Amino acid sequence: MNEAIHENEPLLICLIGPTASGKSALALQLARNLDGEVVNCDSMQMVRDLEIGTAKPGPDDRAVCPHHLFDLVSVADIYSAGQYMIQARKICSEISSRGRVPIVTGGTGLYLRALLEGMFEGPSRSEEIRARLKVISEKKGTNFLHKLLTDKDPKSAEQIKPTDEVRLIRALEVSIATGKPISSLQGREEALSGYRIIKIGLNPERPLLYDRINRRAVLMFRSGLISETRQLLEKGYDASSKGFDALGYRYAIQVLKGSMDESRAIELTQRDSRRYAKRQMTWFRREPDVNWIQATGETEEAYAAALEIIRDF
RNA sequence: GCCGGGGUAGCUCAGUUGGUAGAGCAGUGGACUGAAAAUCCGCGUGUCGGCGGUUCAAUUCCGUCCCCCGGCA
Repeated sequence: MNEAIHENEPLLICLIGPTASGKSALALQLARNLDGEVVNCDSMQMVRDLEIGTAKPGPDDRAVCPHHLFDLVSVADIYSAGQYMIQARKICSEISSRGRVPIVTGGTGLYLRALLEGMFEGPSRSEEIRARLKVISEKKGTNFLHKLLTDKDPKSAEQIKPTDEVRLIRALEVSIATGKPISSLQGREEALSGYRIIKIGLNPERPLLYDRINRRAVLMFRSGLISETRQLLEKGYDASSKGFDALGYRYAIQVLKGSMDESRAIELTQRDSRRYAKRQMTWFRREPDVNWIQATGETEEAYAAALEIIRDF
């Protein structure tokens, strides 16, 4: 690769880390200092009307610099990594062409991969096919789906556990829609190019992170998560809507129905968030070329470390 | 003080008619290609409250002491 050309490429910063590690705070600091604009990479902060439970940046934060890819879909919508790839690439390119720096911030590892590494050429989800597969799964079990897949695509059947319904359905869906095994389509993804990509990861000590998660959950309930949820239900959103998968909302719904008390809801939200943070780290540990900072994002220490990483790049 | 119930994994508890023990939860490691805050898979040695006794063998039986929870005084 030619060094001179490389130097001319625009900067793209990715800020990753588990939930409650302080990504948004650090993103703002960097945006201020670098003429940056925040690009959301969090599947749940893309959902409109989900504010408290998703720890979404508020009006004050958004006044600091432009924020993109927030509030794109409704609670009832189903979004996808493929759509994210297209929208995020477009936004990043627009930001760069304005001479500013995209700061991709968020905890959804799959979306980041979609943006950076691309997706395979394949069909997007088909509700009809999936409905059919769902019926089969309910009638005959996921083991049967796995048998079907072994037939059509032995290679991916080997990689997908017979209990993993989500992935079995996707693989079968692709094979039904295209007549080709999903494994034959994968491996030719088009990675994002034309940027100098800097990945910065926040990884505070686990006990500290868990403490922050626990406190934040209490705060979310105190500051109105339940009434936010009630308003959404009153607007007519079904309790089974996809958006309510955001941590905390399912328990808030139970509190509203009277089938759970608030302290239990807080406890379970804390637990789920801790487990989520752990899963996020499992994913991000495999992410190549991440510059890790062992601190939370709003600290002076993290900010200084991030600036140094960017300067030394 | 007396009468019950109990002390076993970080927590809640099961169990061994005597052969040194296992569930759930918590925790932890991992997988992940258009639902991803989703979905899925691994991982269980701990003076079985202390000390004595009986026994080839005690967490289990006996004695004693300590602690917790009820009830009665």
